[in-house]
Amino acid sequence: MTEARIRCRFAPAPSGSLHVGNVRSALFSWLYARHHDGEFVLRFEDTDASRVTEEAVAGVLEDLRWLGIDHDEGPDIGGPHAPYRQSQRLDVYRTYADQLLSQGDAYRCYCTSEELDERRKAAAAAHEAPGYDGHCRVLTPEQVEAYEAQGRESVVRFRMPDREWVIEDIVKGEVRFDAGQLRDFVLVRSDGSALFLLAVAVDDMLMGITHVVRGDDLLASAPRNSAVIEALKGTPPRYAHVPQVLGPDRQPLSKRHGSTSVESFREQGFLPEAMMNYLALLGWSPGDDREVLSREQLIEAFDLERVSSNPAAFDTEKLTWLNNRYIQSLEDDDLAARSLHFLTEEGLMPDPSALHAAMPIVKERMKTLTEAPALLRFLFTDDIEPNEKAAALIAKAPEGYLVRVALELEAVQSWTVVAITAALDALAGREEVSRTKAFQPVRAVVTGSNVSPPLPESLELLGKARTLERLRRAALN
RNA sequence: GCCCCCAUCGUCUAGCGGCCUAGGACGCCGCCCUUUCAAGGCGGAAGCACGGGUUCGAAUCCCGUUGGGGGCACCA
Repeated sequence: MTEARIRCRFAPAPSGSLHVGNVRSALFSWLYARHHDGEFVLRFEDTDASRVTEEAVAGVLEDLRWLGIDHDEGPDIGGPHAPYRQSQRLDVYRTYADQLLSQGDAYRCYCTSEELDERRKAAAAAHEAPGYDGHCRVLTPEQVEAYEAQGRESVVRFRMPDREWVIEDIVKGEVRFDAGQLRDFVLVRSDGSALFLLAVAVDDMLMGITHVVRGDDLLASAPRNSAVIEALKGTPPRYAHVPQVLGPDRQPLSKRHGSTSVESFREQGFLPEAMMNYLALLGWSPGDDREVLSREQLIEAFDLERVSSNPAAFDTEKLTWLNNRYIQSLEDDDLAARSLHFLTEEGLMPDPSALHAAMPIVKERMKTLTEAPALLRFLFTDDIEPNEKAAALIAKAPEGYLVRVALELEAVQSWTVVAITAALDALAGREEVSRTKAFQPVRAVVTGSNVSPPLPESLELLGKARTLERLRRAALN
């Protein structure tokens, strides 16, 4: 007995950088495919060609690439079921629409949108189930002729079998739709172009998709998708409808919540590893107490059965925590390479080896890569202007203290953390002040801030000459 | 209005009838470490929406209520 290979897909409408809710659906779909050693297909649902731009298409591709969600077939790499853009498959849909029409599973509907609107309102007023009322379901040849003679345009409408539909959803369980609840819907616009409901069904069938993982806002279209595929003599896929991702206000994530696109998280200095790990944990858990899981571990542990059926709120705090964990675990050269972009953005031009050397003292305090400039600025520019708190610390320092620090440090022979610490401590002892009091003014002068990486380590990296230069210049003021 | 989905600490979750005086994580609070900030260690506060059943026994099963959310397009 040969179980067919699992094939999952992600089929976004390319309308900009993906938002985290969409990406999570993609991630679950991808994880499921990878876990089962199946295939993952990327397809663009761009039948609404009006608003689709090439930039949006490129953006989606880039988001997925960045996250490490790779596909086996797709618009950019082709595959046995190409093309993978619905806008390029219009003739395919037309063929199947014709088949449905000739089989009697679809019919031409001549109702105008005004007429539909009116009847919908009437139905609502009468407390009846909404949806198409079946007006054109059984038109006599004479009626059809009359409509055609009037020059009315027509759409192709699917004849939804009037029976109960049951979806065995992997995350929602058994979902029933009573007979009469699902009405006839439009497959082809009056201009001849296919609609989502036709395109999805045809594509999922033709592309051999076995499992559809998507947002639960599409739950009600599952029986419609299945009905079309059945009418076409295909086998409907299994469905897994994952709940929406909510914002902090527990409303479904939307533009209203500001920057929720993958691109914006990337710009905010989040690592793709952290992003993937966090998203996977949103609505799913491995069942044990693990929280930090690598891509491989996620693939190994993932199971759609364990996806929660209740909506989850996006929590940037936890993402940030995870991000720091991943930053801490990066190799120095890797962290340096990833930080570089954010440093140059701030006009800093770090020397590669100096940057590499600085990683150990910043990695455990860097929550996001965007914090790299603030943490490392003092190393890569000599244009240091003390901030307000630093200025206050300098002002509070004992008379002539900075000069004495400079003298003390000038005497240090080997410029190492140990020697620097010893010198600073010796001075503190003579001045009879705590380390805090002794270190803070120096920190303020050298880094321009009251907060910085450990002082001796910072001074070692800065070098003796630059350290003394800063102390002396400050002492003059 | 009609249909569907959902309901465990503030948040993400474990729990699939007895192991639960409900476990973990983020966040929060306290202590320790400590040159600042972090990181790290230790400890703490914090939850089964409500009401009925079923059962010897319910966070777990059933029904209802309430509260959220979604769908009902010639959008996807």
